[in-house]
Amino acid sequence: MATIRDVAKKAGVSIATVSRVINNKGKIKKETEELVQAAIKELAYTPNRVAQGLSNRRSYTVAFILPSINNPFFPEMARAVEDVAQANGYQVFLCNTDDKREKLLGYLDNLGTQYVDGIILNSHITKHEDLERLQKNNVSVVMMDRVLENSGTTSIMVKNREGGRMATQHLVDVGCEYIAHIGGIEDEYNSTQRMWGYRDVVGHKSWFDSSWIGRGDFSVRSGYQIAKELFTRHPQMDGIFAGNDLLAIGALKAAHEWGKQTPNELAIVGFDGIDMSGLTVPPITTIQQPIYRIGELAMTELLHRIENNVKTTKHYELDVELVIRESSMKSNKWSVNN
Amino acid sequence: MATIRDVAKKAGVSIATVSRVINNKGKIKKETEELVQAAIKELAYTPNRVAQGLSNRRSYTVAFILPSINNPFFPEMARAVEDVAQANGYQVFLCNTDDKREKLLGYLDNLGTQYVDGIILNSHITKHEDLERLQKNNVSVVMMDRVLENSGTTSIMVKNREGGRMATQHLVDVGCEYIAHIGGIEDEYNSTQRMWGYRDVVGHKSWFDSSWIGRGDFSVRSGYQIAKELFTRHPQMDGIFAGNDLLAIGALKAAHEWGKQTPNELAIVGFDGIDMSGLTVPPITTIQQPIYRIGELAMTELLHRIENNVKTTKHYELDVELVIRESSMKSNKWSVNN
DNA sequence: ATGAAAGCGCTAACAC
DNA sequence: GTGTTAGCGCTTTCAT
Repeated sequence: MATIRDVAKKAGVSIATVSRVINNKGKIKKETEELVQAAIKELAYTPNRVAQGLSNRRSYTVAFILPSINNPFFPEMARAVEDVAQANGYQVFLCNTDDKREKLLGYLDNLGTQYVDGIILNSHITKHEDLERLQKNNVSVVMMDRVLENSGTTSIMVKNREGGRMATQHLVDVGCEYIAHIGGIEDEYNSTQRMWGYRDVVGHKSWFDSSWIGRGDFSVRSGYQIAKELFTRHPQMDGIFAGNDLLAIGALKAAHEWGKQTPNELAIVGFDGIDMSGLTVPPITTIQQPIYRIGELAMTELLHRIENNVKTTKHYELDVELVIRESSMKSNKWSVNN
Repeated sequence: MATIRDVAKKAGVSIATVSRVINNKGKIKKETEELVQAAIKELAYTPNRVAQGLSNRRSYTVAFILPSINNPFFPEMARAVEDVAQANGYQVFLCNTDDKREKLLGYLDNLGTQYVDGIILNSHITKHEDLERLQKNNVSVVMMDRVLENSGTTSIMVKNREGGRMATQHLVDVGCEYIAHIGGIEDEYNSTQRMWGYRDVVGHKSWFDSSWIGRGDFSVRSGYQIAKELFTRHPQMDGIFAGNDLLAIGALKAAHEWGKQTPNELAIVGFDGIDMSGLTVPPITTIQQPIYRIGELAMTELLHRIENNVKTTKHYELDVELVIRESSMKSNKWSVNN
């Protein structure tokens, strides 16, 4: 591999000059520039990123830390993050934590000493101390799972509670009487907010008590299992608001096996709006998050923070939207088009 | 951030000594070692990866290049790759190419100058010249999409053609007469092999001609669309072998809309065995690839090549397995257990 | 406008 | 056993 020295020698200039033309810095005579460019081309020279990193203390690399790679929601978002990153000359490390603190710390440790320029953090197990550590290492952070005050980070969220309300209200509107909720992990903010949205709508009903709420781990399997438990516990149940689409898909499957017809006997609404939600049989009504937009915004904000050394924090709360599909179209025949 | 110099000063030793204890190299007196360890702990010192990389010409980082992050098949495999990597102190760059050569080249360029130690390459658009370039940069490669002779790389594949045969034969066995095929991208090896497996079984039938074969891009949407075309073209069709599970899911949806009952009027078989294949309504019969095993093997092989500087090449061809589910259980009532 | 040289944080001879 | 020192490939003062 050619080095900057080889280029300098071939062009008959100093390495400083080569560095200047590479980085477009300082003034250089047009002729020398051409000389250098020719040498670069001839040697197929590419600057060594590692050496640049060591010198610059930055790497043009950011990390996207996500809790699960098996929920399509994150890959869909990652695509947006990557698009923006790539358009700006950055690379993205995808780091999957599986919601395990040890994995998270492993990444954070490495990232900190790798001159990663920034991190998009989607991990509810992050602690204040972790953020402080990152700050010391001068890595910018954008959070996606919640707002951490005084963390010096920007955050991007959606209106989870409102979404939960919309979903549940929709079930009421289509005629459901007994509506259960399948939620995500206990101590996770988004998940909890969605549950509160649900409670906002049905919490005061006479039939309601906490046994109408099940909690899983945002997976299809989990949705399937909890739905089955709910069937047993509440045979009169005729609607389910699931905390995400995977849970909803699981519930759909459980209903099918249980012999409950969706939507007429059991209407189902999910949350997220992953591609798959519109592709199941029947397609699932869901609260659509602006998935691409979130990723795009996060990366844009991160770049902004990195390149302008911004320290002030912003907190976005994006809108969600009810997308009505077959899984909640009770006693009607609709044509599906999706 | 503390550097090796700070540690040396605090411990009252030279930086060489510190380096030795960090890397467990050479002999050191027990007491000095303890001194150094204490200093390290006190300063919360972590070696700077970039500097190590520059010095060692390696980074303990590997890249997993994949053609699509939206097909769960790859995330499922990535999980295995990560597991093995992490267990061995390596990090994994996930690089999504979307099957676009420009993206691939972008990654390859950077990776080459970043002292990435190895690459797991799943990208049928790779050319010989790309591999040669990597070899020059001394990065080990394991390929997953095909065998490239004289590339100096190891490859891991599954028995695609046999799988295609198994799937199609199964459809014949359950009583299908007119079986169509929805394949993946035209010039992709795996995809083409699966198609040949299909042709091995039905190619000689009197009704068969190439109009029974549709080709898409391995997505649900594509499966949906092609299935619809096939319905129009061949109303008598009673079985579909889809080149992957996403295509099968799309076909399932199309069948539902078209009013064809699965499996009795139209049996469907997929390929891959992603989680989702068992979670649809009805669950989909598929040719199960050893997904985790593939990722695990690829990473293990890669590490082997990296750490022992192996140049010899191996070519694995792993077995696949027919997993029978509801989507092909014609005129029977089965209990579903997934 | 260009070059010499120091330094980024670490490893690995080579000396003692 | 431990320290000194020369790189790894680049950027960036500071001279000229």
